[in-house]
Parts: sequence; C-alpha cells; structure tokens
Amino acid sequence: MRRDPRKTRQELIEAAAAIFSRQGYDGARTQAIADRAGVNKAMINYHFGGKAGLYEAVVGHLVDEVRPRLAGLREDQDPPAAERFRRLIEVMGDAFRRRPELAAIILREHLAGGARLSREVMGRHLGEFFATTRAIVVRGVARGELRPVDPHALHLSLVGALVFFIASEPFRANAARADELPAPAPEFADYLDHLHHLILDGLAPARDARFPRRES
Amino acid sequence: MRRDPRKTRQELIEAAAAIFSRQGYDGARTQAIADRAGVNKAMINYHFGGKAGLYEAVVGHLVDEVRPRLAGLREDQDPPAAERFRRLIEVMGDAFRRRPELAAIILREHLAGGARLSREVMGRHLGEFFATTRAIVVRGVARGELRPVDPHALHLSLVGALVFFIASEPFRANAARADELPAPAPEFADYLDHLHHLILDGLAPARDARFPRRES
DNA sequence: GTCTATAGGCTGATAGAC
DNA sequence: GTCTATCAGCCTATAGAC
Repeated sequence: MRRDPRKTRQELIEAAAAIFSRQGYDGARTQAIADRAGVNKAMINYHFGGKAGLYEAVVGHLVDEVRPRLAGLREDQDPPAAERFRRLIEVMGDAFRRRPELAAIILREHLAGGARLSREVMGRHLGEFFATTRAIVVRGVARGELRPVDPHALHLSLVGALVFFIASEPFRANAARADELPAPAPEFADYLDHLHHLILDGLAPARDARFPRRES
Repeated sequence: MRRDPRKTRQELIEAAAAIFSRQGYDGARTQAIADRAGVNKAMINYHFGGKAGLYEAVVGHLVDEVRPRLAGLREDQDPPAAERFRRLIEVMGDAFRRRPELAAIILREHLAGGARLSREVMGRHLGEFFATTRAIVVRGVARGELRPVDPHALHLSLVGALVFFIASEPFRANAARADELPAPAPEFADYLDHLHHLILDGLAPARDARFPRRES
C-alpha cells in the first residue's frame, strides 16, 4: 500500500517522542516505535537512517515547537521583570504540559551529556533558551526591579524546578497509588503560580507587594 | 584466586553506581560494570541474582547514606526556618557533591516511574525525604516565619533545582567545551547559596533582612 | 567464591521483491 | 516508498570446572 511519506515520517516522530521519553534511548525498541506509528520498522532506516537519526529528528522537532515563543519573550523588553517572568513560566509550562515528552527528553539528554545531539541542536537552541532567562534578569537588575543575581544560577534552578515537576509525574503517580506519599501533589497550574511567587518573593511572609495576590 | 566476598560485593556496587548513573539501567553493560570493579561478570549473578538485583542494591546503598542526616534535620525543630533550610540545602548539597551518582539515579528513577524500585526503597526512603521538607515548612508557617506555602510544591522545586544542577553537569561541560554557552556555570557552593537566598527572599531587591549578607 | 565457556534471546540493520 | 525475510552482533544468564 502506498502512503504519504510525510505522514509516515510525522507518525514515526510522534511515536518515537512518546517512547524515547518514557524508555530512554537505550530502552526504546525500534519495533515498539514502528508498531505505535503503525508503519513498518524498515521505514525508520529508510527515512531517518537508523535509530540515532530518528532520535535527533525527534529532539529537533520538539525543540522547534518552543523556540519562536521564547524568542518573542526575549525581545519584548518593556514589561517589568515580574511580568516577564510570569510569561516565561507560562510559556515553558504550557510547552511542557502539551508535550511532557519534551521535559523528559531534555532531562535524559542532560544526563547523557548531550552526547547524542548535533552541535546545532545543542548549542543554538539551548543557548537561546538560556539567553531568554538572562535577558530578563539583566534588564530587571539594571532597572532595580531585581536584586543582583547570577542569571545562570537562576536559569538552572528555574528550569530544574519546572522540568522535575513534569518528569517526576510518573513516579508520583506510582507513589500515590502505593499510598506512600502523605500529601497529594499540587496541580500543575498551581505549581506554576508557586514558582512565580517563589522567584519573586521567596518564602518571605506577607509583606510581599510583587506577586499578584488572589485572596484578601 | 580467593578474594574477600564482601569486597567483591562492595566493589561491584561502587562500579555499578558509576555506570548506572551515567548510562542508565538499559544503557549499562554488566561486562563494563564487572571490568570496572575488577571482578568477573558472573559474580553479578552470584552475589545479586542478576542485573536487576544489582541495581536495587545500588539504589538502596546510595539512599541509605543520606537517610540518617535527613532524620536529624527533621527532628531538630528549634532553629528558625531560615536556618533549617540552610542545613537542609547543605546536607543535600553535600550528599550530591560527594555522590553525583545519587542525583542522576534519583532523576532516572523518577523518569522511569520508580518501576525498578522495591516498595521499601520507594516509599519509605523518599517519603522520609519529603517529610523533612514538610516538617520545616509546617513549623515555619506556624511560627509566622514563612508565608503559607504548599510543602509539596516547595519540596519539588527545591529538589528539582538541586538535582538538576548536578545532573546537568556533564551537559554543561560539553556545552562549555563547544563554546556554546555565553556564561560559565556557577560553582556548586555558590549555587547552594543562591538556592538558599532564592527560597528565603526570591529576587526581591535589597530590602531582605533574612538571608545572611556577606557584602556591605 | 571465582572463573571460563557457551547458550539463548533479542535488537538494529539490510537485501531484495513489489 | 513500503514490506518481508533474514542476518550478524551483542548482551544477560547459566552450567560446570576449579
């Protein structure tokens, strides 16, 4: 049967994203990916040159979905830092909610040292990612809206906190099922609020005027 | 040649910790573990019943190294929340600096949903971990030292930020080598300070009186 | 307890028909 | 472009000598 080759590629990438993110590169079986995509295993080699090529295509595809929105955030320098952070968290949160695979794959690739990524994906895309946080911090400090802070440190803590929430969801679900956790995990939207508030004011009691209040 | 069986077990666990943390469970080769430990591959099956058993032994061993220090933190309720957080970050940071494998394995296991862990390791140990953060938060809020905050959310953001820093070290080293990152990563000790300050005061400008100042 | 040799299963990749 | 059939390699686990 003759299908649309673009559809084949697309379906392979979607299936691969799901499986690579859950099983990891080494744990993923090309047979499972092909089955999930509903295409023949040989198509992986025909269209992507093999498992490694498919993996790279997946990462590039996922990263490209977020890039334009991050670029917009980086360039719109007018809003105050608090508002820009809110948008940054919203954009990243939205990307991760719609594509939990992205969070898992970012983490797995960090753990692997980026060894499987082409220089292009690794440097350019993730460099831009960091540049967005840095742009907000530098501007905010210059305006006196933020205390002086290492942008790199803030970026790592923000991304780490965000990615970990998504990536640990299967674990928490498992632990909750086993009644091992004494408290339920927060909803994702609440967690994003929490992060925003934490970044702006930390845990300082009520004197905060920066985080938009909801109660009182 | 007749060796000390306890030494064989110990060396296998050490070697396995290094290799599992870098390559992941599926990526790890039992041959590589045996080579690194300087023992025969068949010893893995003799002493641990196979690859899976060795993995569980590794996780249990790593987690047990931190447990007593966390328990101490949980029970010493006298110091103010700011100080208890400082100690918590110090203890976790110290554990991760001495054993980067722990951070990587925690992350990988979260990604895998904890499927490879016995209920004991999963629930008891990590439940205690969360309980420590929660104890500090609950007490701090009750004393008015902290604003009301979801302990679970704080725990996730704190652990995520910390674990991600360690786990992404290979990636950053790689990116730095390729001149892809515009700024050097912070030192670990500085990052711990950053986290402590972030948790206490966020990015609020100078009005902070909670984080111990160093300059001025 | 330790080692060697080997079995047995599975995986990614390819050759070739259509 | 897609599929079937098949291969060669690798990896874990085991049987058995020492």
